[in-house]
Amino acid sequence: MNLNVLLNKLKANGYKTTEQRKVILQVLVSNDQNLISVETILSKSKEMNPKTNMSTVYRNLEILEKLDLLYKVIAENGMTLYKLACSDKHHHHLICKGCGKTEVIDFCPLKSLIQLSKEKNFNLTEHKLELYGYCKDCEYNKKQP
Amino acid sequence: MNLNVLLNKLKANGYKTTEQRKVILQVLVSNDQNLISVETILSKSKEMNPKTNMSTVYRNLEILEKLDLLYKVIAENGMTLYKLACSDKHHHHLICKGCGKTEVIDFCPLKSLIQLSKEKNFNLTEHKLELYGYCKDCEYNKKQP
DNA sequence: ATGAAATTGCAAGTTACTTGCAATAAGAAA
DNA sequence: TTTCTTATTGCAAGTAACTTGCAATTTCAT
Repeated sequence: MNLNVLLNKLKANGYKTTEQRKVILQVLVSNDQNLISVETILSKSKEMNPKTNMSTVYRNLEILEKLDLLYKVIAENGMTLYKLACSDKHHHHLICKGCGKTEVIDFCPLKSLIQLSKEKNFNLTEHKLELYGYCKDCEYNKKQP
Repeated sequence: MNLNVLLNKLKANGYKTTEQRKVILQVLVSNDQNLISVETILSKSKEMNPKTNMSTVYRNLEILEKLDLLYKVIAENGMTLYKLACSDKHHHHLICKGCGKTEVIDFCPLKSLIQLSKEKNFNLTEHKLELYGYCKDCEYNKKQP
C-alpha cells in the first residue's frame, strides 16, 4: 500500500490531504512490515515534520481504523500497536516478540501454521486464539429485545 | 477451582489469608465461567466487604497472574478482563461478546473449532489468532549478545 | 503473647489516550 | 484567484485505568 493510494482512499471519504497526514501515513507505509507504537509513529513523524502533534497522530489513526486501513494489536502491557492493513483477504500474522516484525500467513488451520512457522525459521513460543461471537442466550436476547 | 485450593496455593507461596483476599477470590470463583472487569470485581467484593479497596484488588490480581492462576484478556477498548485459569492443559475459549461468558475448548485445529462452536450454538462472528515468537534475526541476536 | 513480614487504605502520581476550542489550512465554488 | 465552507490542527486541560509510597494494620510462625 503506497502513500497516494492511501491519500486517495481518504479523499474519497471526505478527508483532506495535509502535511501532517502525509507524514504520518509515510511513517506507516515505510514500516508496513512492523507493528509500531503511537510513540514511535509520533517521534518518526516529528523527524519529518517537527510540528506534528500527538493529538493529530491519534486522530489520524482513528480515521484509518474506521476505514479498515489499519491493523491493531493490543499488547499484554496494554499498549496499542499498529500497522497498515495489508489486504482484505482473511489472513493471520506471525508477530516477533523481539522487534514487532510481522509476517503474513495466508491460511488458517493451526497445524499447517505451525509447520509454516518452522519453514520460516520463526521460533514460535506462544499463540493466542480467541473466538468471539454470541452465545445461545445472548443471540436469543438480540432477536427478542 | 474452589476458594480453599486457591488460598492454599497462595499460602504455599508465602501469601497470607486476609479477609479482603478471601472476598476477591470468592468473587472470581463464583464467576469462573465469565470474563469480568476489575470494576466488577471491585464492586462485587465491596458488596461482601465494603472496605475492599481498589489497590487491593489490583495487587491481588497481580499475584494471581504471577502464579498463573489467572486468565487475562485485553479487550479492544483496552480494558482488561479476568477469569480464573481453569487447567494447565492447553486449550482455547469461546468468548461471548455480549456477556463475557466463556466456554472451554479442548483442542486446537481451527476447522474443528468452527464445527464445535456450531454444535454449541455459539454464533461465531470473529476470531483472532496471533502467533508470537522470535524471527530468525532476533533469535540469532539472542544467541550472540 | 510477641514480633517480623505481609497486607492494606489512602492519596498522590503516572501513562496513554481524549476532548473542547480557537486558529489555521484545504479545496470546492464563485 | 478570491471567497467561503468545512476539515484539520495545536494546545492545554481532562479522563480512565491503573500504580506507587508510606504509615497503619493484620496475619501467623514462634
